[in-house]
Amino acid sequence: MRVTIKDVAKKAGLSPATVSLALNGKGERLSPRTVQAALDAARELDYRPDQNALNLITHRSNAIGLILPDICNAVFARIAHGAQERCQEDGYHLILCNSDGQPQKDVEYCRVLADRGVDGMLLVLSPDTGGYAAECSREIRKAQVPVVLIDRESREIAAPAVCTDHELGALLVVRHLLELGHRKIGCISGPPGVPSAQQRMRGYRRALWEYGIEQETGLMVEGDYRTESGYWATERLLEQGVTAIFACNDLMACGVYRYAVEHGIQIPKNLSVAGFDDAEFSDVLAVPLTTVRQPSFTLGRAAAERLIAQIRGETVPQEPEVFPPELKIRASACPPKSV
Amino acid sequence: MRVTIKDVAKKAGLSPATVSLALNGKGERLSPRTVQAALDAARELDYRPDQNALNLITHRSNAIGLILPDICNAVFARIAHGAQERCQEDGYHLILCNSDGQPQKDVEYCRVLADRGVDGMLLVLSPDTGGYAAECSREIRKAQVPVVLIDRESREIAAPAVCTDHELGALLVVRHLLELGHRKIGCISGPPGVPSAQQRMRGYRRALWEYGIEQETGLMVEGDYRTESGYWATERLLEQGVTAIFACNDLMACGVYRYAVEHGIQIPKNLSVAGFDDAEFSDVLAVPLTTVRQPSFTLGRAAAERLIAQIRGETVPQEPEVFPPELKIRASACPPKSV
DNA sequence: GTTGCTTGTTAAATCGTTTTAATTCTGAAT
DNA sequence: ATTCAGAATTAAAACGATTTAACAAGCAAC
Repeated sequence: MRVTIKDVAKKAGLSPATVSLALNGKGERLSPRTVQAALDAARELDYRPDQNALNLITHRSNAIGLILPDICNAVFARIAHGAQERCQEDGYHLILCNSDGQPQKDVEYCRVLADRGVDGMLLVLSPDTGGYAAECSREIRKAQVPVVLIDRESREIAAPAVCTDHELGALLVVRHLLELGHRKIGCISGPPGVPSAQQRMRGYRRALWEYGIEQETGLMVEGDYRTESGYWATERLLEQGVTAIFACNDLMACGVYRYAVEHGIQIPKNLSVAGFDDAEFSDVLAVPLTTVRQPSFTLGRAAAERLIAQIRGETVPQEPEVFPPELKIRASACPPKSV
Repeated sequence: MRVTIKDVAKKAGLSPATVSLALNGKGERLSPRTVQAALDAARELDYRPDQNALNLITHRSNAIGLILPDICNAVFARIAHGAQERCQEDGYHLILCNSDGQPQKDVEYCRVLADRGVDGMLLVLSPDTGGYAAECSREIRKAQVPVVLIDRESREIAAPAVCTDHELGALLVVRHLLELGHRKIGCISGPPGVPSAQQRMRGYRRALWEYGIEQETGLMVEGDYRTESGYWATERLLEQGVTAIFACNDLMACGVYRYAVEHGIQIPKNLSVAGFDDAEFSDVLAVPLTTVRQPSFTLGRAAAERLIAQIRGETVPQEPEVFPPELKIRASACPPKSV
């Protein structure tokens, strides 16, 4: 059987109340002898308070929920890792929920976590929230549970957010290509509906604008964040005579690589390539990929940080906290041949 | 304020006890009118029972703990995903703990989770458990919490396990190379202390033995599961005149790729390569990697399955459940030139 | 008009803590 | 010998549910 505070009390010849006081450091009015007796008995029986009973009184669970679209995706895994580390520092536990990118599951998990009485929620919304964001918001408001949004703002959900500056990331990497001397730089975009993809495109365009280069629509090919789309986009971009390609994620950059290998095009000698994400594999490729590293781990930590502050009752700024990504210069981009 | 069962009772003009009975379908002795009134009131107030109070009575938390070395590693992420999916089906929540590969954290988390009153634990032990496995065992035994070990057995910890058949995986992939006609096959091993690495080596040797090929120690080079070691091992293996290389994980296979690119060796024309793990990047490489896919997702699901059975009080077989990995034939291996 | 049997409802105990207010005890002052 | 003030300890209420055993109320039977 479980050791309860009564067992400790009996062993120490005290009442449960006294033991509780002694064990929680509120024994300033107890005699030192008594405190010691309680401590000894507790240690001897290896007493640990029942968390459920404790939660019932304090109305806290010491648990934080994390909802994300796909734990197997490295970006989200890093966020989870960062959040977990920060939570642990304050004794919170992370309850992990995989929404599989289905927004209705976001809602479901919001409810389930609220029921469970989590002290707060970390929310990485599914790519197309559709009308479901409003429903999430309802659940959250009803449960009055603090929330921090990660990597995406939302008009519907009134909560602080921590975000990656995707535009800046794209800006940095395209600038890098420009500095190397490239002038005809192709871009493979992400799926049109996804906010992060749009921001990255904006960064690409802004970089060109900074250098006074006219934007040709032929140099912007739509992709879908998957390798295959990178492969075919490459064909079209090479027809336009590009000397460098910026793929809006690393997976599509792999498609570029594959096209290059199959067609005897050497990277970076004949074609410079840059990606976005710094996926697990990016610096492990035969030609390590120049890319942009999302500050995912930091994002996770920062989100947890803000959440914990909220739980403590501190007021946190409502404007999103934006983190800069980091340019990772590796071997896949060099000056164009003509330079 | 939170809506309690008292509020519902008051609204329905009933006692809390009656409402409880009605809401939990134990109202066979209640009049239909009463049950309906309770249901209506609960719905109107959107009443949800407090989980903490409920846990206190039932002595269950509906939570399952998952301890793993690194959530950012795809193999573990897939395990987590599988476990999470299975747990969700039975209404359990997964509490995620990252041990960072430090065995003392395994112990710490065992204790913390036990304190928290999880209904069961899923345990992917750190690579070198050292003496800490015994300590984990103590915590587990004291808390009397059901446990399932994942991907590793342990003499110290008496618990059912689910494992990957690493030996079979290596056997399959090396057989594949042999069937293609290779006879001089190099092998880059994992770190000597790690059980999975040893098993993979055993599979390699067994495949050669099946084909009556003598094992040359020069063809077995020690690696450490990292890309760099794959790179240097390749140099030594090529000196031995191998036509194919089996790297004990995909990361080291990437090292082989890099060496090949830098030295103008074409894969698979001049050198066949096979890996192990089916990492996220493996089929995205310019030359998609022939490798072995660990049944990680299945492992996670199966582990959760067994754990839930244990929690239900069913007796589960104590011998480990072993899952076969799957050979993924892709483009990095073909018949040797001489054939 | 008791007794006994259903049927429907609820008071009260329980789970393991914390916390507040009450209680007991000690010794000093009147 | 009372009274009183502080010091040390504890009884009891509370948290929000479930569950068991007890309680009314209605009705039939003797």
